[in-house]
Amino acid sequence: MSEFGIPPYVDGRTGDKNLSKVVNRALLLDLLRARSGASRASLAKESGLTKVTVSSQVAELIALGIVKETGAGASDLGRKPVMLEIDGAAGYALGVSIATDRLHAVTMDAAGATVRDEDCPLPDASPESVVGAIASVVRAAKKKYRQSRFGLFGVGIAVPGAVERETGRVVRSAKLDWSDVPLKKAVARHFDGILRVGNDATLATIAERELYAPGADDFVCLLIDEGIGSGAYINGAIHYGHNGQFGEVGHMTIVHGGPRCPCGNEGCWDLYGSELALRQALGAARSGPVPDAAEAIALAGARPAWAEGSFRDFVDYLTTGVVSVVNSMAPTTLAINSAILAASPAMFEALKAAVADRAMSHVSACELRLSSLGKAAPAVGACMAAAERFFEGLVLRGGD
Amino acid sequence: MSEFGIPPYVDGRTGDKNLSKVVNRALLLDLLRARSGASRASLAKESGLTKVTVSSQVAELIALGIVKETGAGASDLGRKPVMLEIDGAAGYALGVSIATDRLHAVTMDAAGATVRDEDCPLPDASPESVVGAIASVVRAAKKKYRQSRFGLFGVGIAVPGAVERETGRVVRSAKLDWSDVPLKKAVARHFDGILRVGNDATLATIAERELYAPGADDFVCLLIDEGIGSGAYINGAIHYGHNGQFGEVGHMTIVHGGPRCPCGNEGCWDLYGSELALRQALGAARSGPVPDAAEAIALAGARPAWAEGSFRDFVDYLTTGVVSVVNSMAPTTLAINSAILAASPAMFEALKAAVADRAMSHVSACELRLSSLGKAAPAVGACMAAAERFFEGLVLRGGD
DNA sequence: TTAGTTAGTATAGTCAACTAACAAATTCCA
DNA sequence: TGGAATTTGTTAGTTGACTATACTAACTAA
Repeated sequence: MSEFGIPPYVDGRTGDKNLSKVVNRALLLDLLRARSGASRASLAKESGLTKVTVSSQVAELIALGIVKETGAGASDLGRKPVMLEIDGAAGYALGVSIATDRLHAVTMDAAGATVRDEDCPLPDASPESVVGAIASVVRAAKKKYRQSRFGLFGVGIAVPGAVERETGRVVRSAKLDWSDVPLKKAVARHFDGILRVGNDATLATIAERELYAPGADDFVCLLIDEGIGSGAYINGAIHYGHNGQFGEVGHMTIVHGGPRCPCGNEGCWDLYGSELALRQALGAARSGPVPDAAEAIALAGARPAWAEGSFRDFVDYLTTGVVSVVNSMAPTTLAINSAILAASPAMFEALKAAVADRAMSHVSACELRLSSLGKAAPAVGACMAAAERFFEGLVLRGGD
Repeated sequence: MSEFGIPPYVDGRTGDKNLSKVVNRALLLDLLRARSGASRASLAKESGLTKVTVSSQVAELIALGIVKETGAGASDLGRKPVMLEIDGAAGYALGVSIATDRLHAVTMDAAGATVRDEDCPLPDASPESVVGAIASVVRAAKKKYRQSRFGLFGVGIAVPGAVERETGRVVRSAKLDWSDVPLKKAVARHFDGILRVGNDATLATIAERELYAPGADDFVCLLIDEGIGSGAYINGAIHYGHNGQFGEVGHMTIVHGGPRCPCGNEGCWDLYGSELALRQALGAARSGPVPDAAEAIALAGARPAWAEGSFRDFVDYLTTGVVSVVNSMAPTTLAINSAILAASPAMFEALKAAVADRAMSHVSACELRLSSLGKAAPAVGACMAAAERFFEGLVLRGGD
C-alpha cells in the first residue's frame, strides 16, 4: 500500500523501542484500508500478530479517531466479531490538478471514497491566478470539513511539469509556461496541513495502480494527450527521477536522426505518438484544419476512411514506444490513459496485438490495460499522495 | 549497502521482539563493511545507537566470528578506541561468469577484497560442460577455504541471458544457445551454501554501483559488447524485471520501421549501437573482413581515417540510446562498460558532450562514467550478490 | 599529580510484544 | 433447554532489547 519502497517509518531508523509498534501499526492500517470487513480476530490472522497486540493497537487507533467499530459481523460459529473500519468521516484530502484553463479538484474522505469532484475555471494560467484559485478551493474545503476529527488534513497538487520533490518548486512547465515557481511555498501560506506537489503523470500513476494493480511491484502508466507522459512503480515504489519527473518516456528517440524536438533531443516519440501529433496528421490527411481534442476523439470513434491511415500510423508509433518501454523496464502491468484509445476499443486491441507481437517473448507477460480514470487521474493521485502521508503521520503519532 | 530496497529482514515482517535487534545489527554490519576504522564508540556515533547497544551487538558479532578487534586506534585525547573490522578471513564468496568459451571466476573474502581472479577454458558451451566446470572451480575453492570460520559460504553465477529469479532457471540465453536450463538446481548438487544465479548485466550493475556510486538510489549501467545489456538500481534497489532480465534497453526501437531484430522488435538500438554492429560497419567501410573484438579495440585506439565514419556513427547511435535511457529513467549516474570506449577516451568524451547536448536539461545532471571493471564486472557482481545474502543470513542468525 | 576527555561496561528501568489463561458470546446438538 | 464446541476478545504475567545513568578504564596535557 505504501507509495514508498522503504517505508519511511523504517528507513534510516534505528531499531528503537518503538520500531515494532510503528511497523505493526502501519501493517494494521494497511490491512484496514485495503479490505473492508475486518475484525480484531481477522486482523490478527492476516497480520500474523497476536490478538493481544491487535487489540491494543486497535484501541489506540479508535482513541485517535481514525478507526471505528461498526457493530457485529457474521460468523458461522462462535462469538460474532466486532467489525472495524477506517472512519471515513475522520478527515478529508483534497487533490487538485492544474490545466491551462481550469483546475480539477477531487475530494476524498479518509477511507478513500471520492466525495466530491469539481472543475474550477481559471482566468489564466499565471502562477498568481493558479495559487489564488487553489487557495479558494482549499479555503472552502477547510470550512466544509472543519467539524470532522482531522478536518481537511491534506492537499495534493498535480502539476504538468517538472517539480523538485523536496521543496515543491515547479522547475519548469512547458504547458503552463512556468519556470521556477515556488508553488508549495505559495500555497503553504493558505494551508498548513500536509501539502504535496508533484508531477501530474507521477501522481496519476499512483491512482492508476491503486485501481488496476494494487500492490504491483513493477507498474508503468502512460498518459497520452498533448504529449506523452509516464510514471512508474519499480520495486514496489513510485519512482521520482530528477525533479520528480521520472518517465519522460515521450522523449525517447524512436527515429534516429529525426527532427529536433523542443526538448533538445531528436526524433522523440512525443513527436509521433502523442494526441497532438495524431491531430496534426488528421489535419494533413483531410487537407483541412487540425481537429481539436474533442473532434479527434469523435473521429477515433467514427473512423472515416480518409482518417484510416493516420490512425494506423498512430497505433504503429504507439506500438514502437510501448514495446520500447516494455522491453526496457519489464513491468508486470502497463496502463494507458488516452482519450483517443478509450474512444476506440478496436484501436486499443490493435495496439495490444502489435505489442504482443513485437515485445520480447519472455517479458510479454506484461498486461496492457486501458485506464478508465481519464482526466481525473492526476487529481485522484494527488489525493492519494496526501492521504498516504497522513497515514504515515498517524503511524508515527503515539509511537514516537 | 543492501542490494534490496526493502531490507529482506524487514519486508513482510511483523514488529516482533527481535525486529529492532535485527535492524540494528544490519545497520552496524553495513557501517562496518562500508568504512574501515570503526570502533564501538564511532559506531555508536554514526548509527545513533547507544554505546551499550553497540557493545552488546559487537560482542555477538565477535562471537560469531565475523568481526574482529584489531588493536588500539589513534585519538587526540582520551582513551584510545579498540578498532573493529570485518574479519575477511571469516569466509569467502566465489563469483563465476559464463562466456561461450570460458568461465571467469573471482573470489572475494568476507571483507570484500578480491583474493583471486582466474579464467577457466570451457571445451564447449553446453550446460553439462558449464556445470562441470563450475563444479570443479567450486570444489577447489571449498577445499582451499575449508579452514576458515564460514569456509566458502556462497557462489554467484552470472549468465548472459534471462534467468528466473526464484528458481535460478535459465529461461533463455541466445549467447550460449540455452533454453530452460535448471542451472541453479544442477550446481546445487555440488554446493549446498548460498547460491545465486542471475543475469550478467544485472550482476555487473551491482559491482559497478559499488565502485562508482555506492549508495546511489538511481543508477543505470550499460554493458556494450556483442549486444547492449543493462541493469539499474531504482529507488535504491536493483531492479529485476521479468526473469531477472530488466533492462533489455538494447531492444528499444531507435529506428521506427527499421529492420526486424531477432528479438521480434524492429529497429532495435542493439542493431546499431552494439560492438557487433560497429565491427560490421568497420568491415563494410574497408570493404574487407569484419574485424574481431580485439582488432576493433585496436582500431578504436588508432582511429585510421577510413574508419572515422564508422566510429562517428557508432557514437551517434550510442548517443541516441543513452539519451533515451537518461530521459526515460532519470538516473543520477550512468556507467558504461565498453571495451571500445575504454580504448578511446576521445570517443567517450564525444559521447558525453553529445548526450549533454541532447538530454533534457533538467535531467542532464546525470553523470556519465566509464567503467574500469571491464569483463570482470559480472563475476565481481556475482560475488557481491552472494556476499550480500551471506550477511543477510548473519543478521537473522541470533536474532531469530 | 591532577583535571579533563574519550572509550567502553554494568545495572536497573521501560516498553511493547508474547504466552497462557480466561471471560464473553454464539451455534450445534442431544 | 442446557451443555459442548467454537470463536472473539481481554487480563495477567513474562520476555527481550533498548535506554538512561552511573560507573571503570585509559589516555593527554598542564
